[in-house]
Amino acid sequence: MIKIAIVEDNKIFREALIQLINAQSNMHLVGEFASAEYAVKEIPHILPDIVIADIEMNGMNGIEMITILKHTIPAIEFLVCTIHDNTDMVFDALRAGACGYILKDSGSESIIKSIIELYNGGAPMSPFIAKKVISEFSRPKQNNFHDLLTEREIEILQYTAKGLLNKEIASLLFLSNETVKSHLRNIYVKLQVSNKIEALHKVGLL
Amino acid sequence: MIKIAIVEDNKIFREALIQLINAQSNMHLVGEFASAEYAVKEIPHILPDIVIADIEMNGMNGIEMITILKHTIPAIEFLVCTIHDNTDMVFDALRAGACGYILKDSGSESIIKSIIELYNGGAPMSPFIAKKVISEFSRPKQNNFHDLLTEREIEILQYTAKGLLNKEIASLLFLSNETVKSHLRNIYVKLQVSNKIEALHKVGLL
DNA sequence: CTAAACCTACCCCAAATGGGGTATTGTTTG
DNA sequence: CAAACAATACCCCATTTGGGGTAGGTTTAG
Repeated sequence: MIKIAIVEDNKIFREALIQLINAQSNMHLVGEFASAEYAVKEIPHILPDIVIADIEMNGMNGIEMITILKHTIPAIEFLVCTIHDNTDMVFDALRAGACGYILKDSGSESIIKSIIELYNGGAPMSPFIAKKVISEFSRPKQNNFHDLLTEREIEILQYTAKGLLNKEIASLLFLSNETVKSHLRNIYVKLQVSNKIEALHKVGLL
Repeated sequence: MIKIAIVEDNKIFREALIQLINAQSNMHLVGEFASAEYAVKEIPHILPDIVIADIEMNGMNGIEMITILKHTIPAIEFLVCTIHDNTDMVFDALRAGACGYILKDSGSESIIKSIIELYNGGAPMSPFIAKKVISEFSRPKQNNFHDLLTEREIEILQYTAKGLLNKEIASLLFLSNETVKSHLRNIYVKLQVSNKIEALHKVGLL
């Protein structure tokens, strides 16, 4: 039995969600709130497994609410359900601690599936949202430093980024630490910097 | 009609995938490769819509292959299909340009669904992978270091993260560079590290 | 009021890093 | 083939950093 709470200021959508949840044999609605303020006060007492949350609400918005509640009771999982697919909003919600993010135009079936996936430790997202999230990883890829630095130099920079000392890198790669130093000096010249941290900045490893 | 290529060195799994694809009325298998090297050579000529790729292969691995092919033909979408759920591997694949990442223990139905989702601009992921990806966003927020480090220490770490030398930080903050050093030493003790880069790692500034 | 924490700043010394060379060995390429 | 580049490795020396102490002044909490 999955204990669910709903925070949604739009009455029509809230009622629809309530009906949907009540129709499920393996779910139990333990709370429904029309404002984030009210939810923040009450949810710590009713301890739902999952909170379905809108973001755009009068007064406190859903992001702030999730931030507060996630901090108070980390075990609660949040499924954001909103009409907004704005990039900033998506990432703000995820940073706040939401693990699922679906759009309101998803069908009932898809909402139920998302709840179950979230309950089972997954991270349900509408395809469009998922794509946004994934793209965030490949985005800062187009660093041109692959043309500028040699393979070996990149390799050494990567170990440097992990916090290894020159001599540690040297023994990892079976080199003299003087060699590692030489590579680093060449890197500095190419990137026009003068220490490790600056170099890591330039290549986006920092 | 979705044009699909398969890169998979395990013969049994490759054959199974081929059968699965061939059974779909809306998909067309345009290539199957047992090594990444071969795939890198041929795929630019056959131009599939989607490449289903293994990662762990003899010789060139899937990450390198995706990096090369994505660079050559950005329009091709990659669906990584592997037994590995290792965190580094997941993020390496996403950075390389993969948009889907599913585990081999997903059912046939789920693989077909993933292909279609990918073709429609989504980013299909196994629930466990999706959770990893999402967690990456909420991770580097309020770590505990605000409780551990003082305001001044955080301030100095932030300047350190920008690549400034101790003495540069010192003159910025109108301090002796010995004072900056003292703060850094205290930081190192608290974070249990022994140099700047490691410290930046611990607090998520790297 | 006292203790604790924080910020400041100095001492000494060792280790690590940065900056300047040079040199040998391959490999690639015009 | 010669030139250019890459990777390796050594030299010297200055600067920076890390690790150990100590210590005075201020603010905060018990």
